[in-house]
Amino acid sequence: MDVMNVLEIYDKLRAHFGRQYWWPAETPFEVIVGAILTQQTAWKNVEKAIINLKKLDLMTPEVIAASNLETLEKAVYTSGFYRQKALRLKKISEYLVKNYNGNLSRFFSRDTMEVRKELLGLDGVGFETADSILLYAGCKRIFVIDAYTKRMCRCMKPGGSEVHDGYENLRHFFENNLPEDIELYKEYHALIVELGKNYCKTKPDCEKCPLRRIAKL
DNA sequence: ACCCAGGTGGCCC
DNA sequence: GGGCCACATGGG
Repeated sequence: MDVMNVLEIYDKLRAHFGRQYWWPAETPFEVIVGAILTQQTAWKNVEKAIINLKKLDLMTPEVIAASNLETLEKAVYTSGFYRQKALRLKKISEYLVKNYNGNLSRFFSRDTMEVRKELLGLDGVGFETADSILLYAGCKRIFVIDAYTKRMCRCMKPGGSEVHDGYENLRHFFENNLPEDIELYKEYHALIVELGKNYCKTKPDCEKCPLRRIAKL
């Protein structure tokens, strides 16, 4: 099989799955909330939690920072890990209020890597969550790597067989081999997740991985 | 009765 | 730097 590059894989996925319209959120802060809640959790369960939060008017840093922890826990209950997640949302909200007056535009309007470092310092924010927030809430040109992306790369070996491992290596690989197009970054990550949801329940055995079939369409 | 889901942090070596 | 484990609900 010919070596496929990352852009070719994108085109195949885009043609197969169509447009994904990520991230479904009304505000940048809602992206942050969703990014925490969706960790190791199906989005369907997160949606319920987000509806609860909105019903309680708990969708700004100010109100979450000032809210009662038990109320928050009940609201996000369906998203799993609800105690951790409630606490983390509260701590992140307090941080944003304290340092940026709850103003997300102010938070994002600095050097991207500076913002990234700051995000990574927050409890409950690792690489993937930080980068999702940068891309989808801050509109920064950062490629998000998740478990599906790693699996896809093991399978398809984009760019040849120099296998890419480790989060930062993989991120740089994608960023160095794609057009500098933020909308494409958003769509690509969404498509990879869609691919994983629909076709990659199997173990990552490369030879018979369904990913290959999609890619050849 | 399992397995997985749009991960992270703490601990161990 | 990698390999485990807890965190927890909901759907297949």
